Amino acid sequence: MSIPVRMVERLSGYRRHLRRWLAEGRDRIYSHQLGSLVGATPAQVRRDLMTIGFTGSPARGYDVGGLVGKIGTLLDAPERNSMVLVGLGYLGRALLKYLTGTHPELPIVAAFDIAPQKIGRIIDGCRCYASSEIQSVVRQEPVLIGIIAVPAEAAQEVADLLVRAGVRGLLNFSPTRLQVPPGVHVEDVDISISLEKVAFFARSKNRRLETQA
Amino acid sequence: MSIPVRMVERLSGYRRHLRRWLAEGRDRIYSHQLGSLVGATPAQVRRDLMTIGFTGSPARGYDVGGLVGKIGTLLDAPERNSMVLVGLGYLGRALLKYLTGTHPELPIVAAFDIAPQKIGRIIDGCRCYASSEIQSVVRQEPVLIGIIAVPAEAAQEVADLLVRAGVRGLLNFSPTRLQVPPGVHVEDVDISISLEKVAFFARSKNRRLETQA
DNA sequence: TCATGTGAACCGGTTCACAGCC
DNA sequence: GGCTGTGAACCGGTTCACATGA
Repeated sequence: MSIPVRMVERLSGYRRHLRRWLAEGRDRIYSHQLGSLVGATPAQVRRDLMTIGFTGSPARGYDVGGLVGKIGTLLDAPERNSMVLVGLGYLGRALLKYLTGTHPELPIVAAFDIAPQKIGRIIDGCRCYASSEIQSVVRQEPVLIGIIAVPAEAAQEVADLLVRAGVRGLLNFSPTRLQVPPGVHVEDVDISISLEKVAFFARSKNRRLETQA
Repeated sequence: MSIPVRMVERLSGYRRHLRRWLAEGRDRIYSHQLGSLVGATPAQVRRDLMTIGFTGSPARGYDVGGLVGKIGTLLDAPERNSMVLVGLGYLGRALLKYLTGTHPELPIVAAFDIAPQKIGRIIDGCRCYASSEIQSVVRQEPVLIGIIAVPAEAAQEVADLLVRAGVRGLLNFSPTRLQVPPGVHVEDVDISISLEKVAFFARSKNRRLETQA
């Protein structure tokens, strides 16, 4: 079964909120409740759960634990996967701290930078190597994903190194369209675009409200 | 005219690449060239340009300078707008450095944090205030956007403060669905979801290639 | 010949609406 | 009554395909 992109996003969102729901001690949820948690319509939620083959009961809703598990079988790797991070500027360090705290199942096993004062040190629990060592370090264990948190000028070069080292996915924080061979997935997190989006919609909503008045 | 969300993203992307194109001294571009720069089909590009009412010539393509200008009239504010940033951890400081360098037309005019050792200092050229001062500082000038780079637990509270202070858009880096009144636009940058997306598609592409072989 | 401009067809995701069931 | 499961209608964005023009 093939899952559309937007649905992967929603499933990921569902799971995060379901875990909180569980943590609050509630083990059942209705589609409209889950919908309002993540900002989706009840119909959308039901459709998604139907698509992944998870069924609930009209009387009691969906079993939260079971659903978290089901989403896990779809989104998580059967085997343990790991990541490497390239670029230990402020962004890189923010990612390192955030991801080691919240995503233990996708550990960052090595970091890379070009600044001599960082190389060889252990930063936030993660060993930092020279970027030139990407090949040799990554090949020692199966690394699924490379995170690119370097300036735009260096991004393509880093991507090439990572791909050559065998990485299968790139999470790219630089504002560059990376050139990669088929079989490697690139996910862009483009802050400039997000920024221009908020600015645009903040203003246009504004205008709409004013003209209503 | 109402512009769909995805198209705002593309327009933003077009403009970035067009500026580089200009910087390389080229002042004309064909739809297939622009398309390959941003990862869109020529038909998509032509459709977008048609939608915004920009026309080219079959012989010479589109005028790059004029197109950059046209996109600007759609995306940019007629008046100068500004932003504030809440949270000066690693992420906040990464944003501060990146955005002051690349987005001079949307300056960050103030930063906020709760750490006493940061309050009152000037960090990366930006004055840092106590979060409790959001109201008073933001009301001094028209601030369009608030950037939320605080831990999840604090995000809603910060959002409330920003909204009460009159901000019209929020760029939210915390993994929380913010509750805001209508008229305020929220743009989420959800790193966890991006991460699960790469992981998922990196693996499934992998599998597809293997089964092809 | 090659690129633009565009009506029309297409497509896939979303929403509707209702039958079935607790 | 209220919720789930789901076929069918809907909708809006994307792509096609071709007329037009340099």
